[in-house]
Amino acid sequence: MAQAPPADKRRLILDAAIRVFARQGFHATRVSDIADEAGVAYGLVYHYFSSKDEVLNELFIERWSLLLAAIEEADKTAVSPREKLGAVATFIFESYRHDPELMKVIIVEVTRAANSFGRTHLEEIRRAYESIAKIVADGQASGDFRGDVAPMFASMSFYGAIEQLLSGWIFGTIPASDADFDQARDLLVTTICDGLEPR
Amino acid sequence: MAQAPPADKRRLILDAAIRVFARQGFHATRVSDIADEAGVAYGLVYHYFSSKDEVLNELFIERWSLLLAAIEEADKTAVSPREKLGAVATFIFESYRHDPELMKVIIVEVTRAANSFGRTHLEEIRRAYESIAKIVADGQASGDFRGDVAPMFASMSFYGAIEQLLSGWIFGTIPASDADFDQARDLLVTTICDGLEPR
DNA sequence: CTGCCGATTGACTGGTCAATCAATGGAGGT
DNA sequence: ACCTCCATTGATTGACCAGTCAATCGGCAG
Repeated sequence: MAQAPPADKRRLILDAAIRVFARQGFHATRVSDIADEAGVAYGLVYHYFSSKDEVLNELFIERWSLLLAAIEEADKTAVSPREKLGAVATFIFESYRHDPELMKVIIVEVTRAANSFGRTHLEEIRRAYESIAKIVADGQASGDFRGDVAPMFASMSFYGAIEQLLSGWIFGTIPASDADFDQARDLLVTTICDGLEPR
Repeated sequence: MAQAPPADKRRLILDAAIRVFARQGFHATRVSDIADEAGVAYGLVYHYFSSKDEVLNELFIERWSLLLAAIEEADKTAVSPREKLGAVATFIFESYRHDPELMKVIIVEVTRAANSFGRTHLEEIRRAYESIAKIVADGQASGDFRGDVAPMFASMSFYGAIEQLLSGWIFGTIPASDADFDQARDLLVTTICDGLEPR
């Protein structure tokens, strides 16, 4: 018997968790909140996940691996370093535009929660910085970028700037219209790349 | 009887809290940890502060007002926008060099925990962004900076880049020697300002 | 029809802490 | 000596919640 819609409860729980985590924050949500939001019994969460932490874990890994892949892809596909960084920035901004709640959870609860939760994922997070640093280093080797900037510094500044802008949208510090997204991405890439060019 | 050292217990508790928060993170520290670290009875913490939150609150406000003052000062004192931004970056980096534990707490537990806790302080945090944005806007008016970058975007990128570098040091993602601090500050300011200049 | 097994349920337990509060101490004033 | 005031103490309480588990459900194979 093909259960047409197996009503994938696991997925249901993950999606509910995104909403609840985004709304209340990880610490403030009880496992029962997730279960309620998913319309599922309390215990079922523990059937699919070993702990509340693992739910967040899963969400992070799922998403972060996409980012890592996107950076690799940008590095392989695009030609100039400027285009590569542009592609990376675009991917991140688009991720936010496409699913703001998930991105909010990733950023607020993991990336920036380097104490509590992100501790566990420092390694994966660092891998992203390093991939971006590689793009910068290649740009320096080809003469597109000046050589006196440590690639890792440039990478972290670049990523930090992006994350700060996303945070601004997440918390309503700065307005978030479609035009703003595009403008922000263009300006960010232009400014940083211009700053990285040889004088 | 002049109690030569009034052994300001309130201060003692605050300083102890910095150490414990930095070591374990806000959520993981129990009020008794703070009391133990300060060598003081549990209840005394509640004599001076109405809650565990208020301890963190106090630390943040104390420090953030210094940052706001430093930005104002930089805006008044320095001449070129580049020097102004340089002074701001210097102040933040020096704050970290001078008291890494406090800065770790401020950044990790408040600025970046904009959900749970920082919510309360969004307004103060925003004020810092706006002051920096003003520096950028003035730089545009004087023709030092290009006019097509929204000052608030530039400000948040600038601050985000700084914060990310600090986080790198805090979590050991990037090495932290005195030379690194100075190099990072110079490169950051140079890169960002070059990127903000008219082409 | 029957038995098996994984999915699903939700009441319950155990442990953790934030916050309270009644008691104690000791400095200064009268 | 005595009193008042406030700092200080730390045991206790009350709430909260993650994680457990025994019971039930329901599809399917034999």
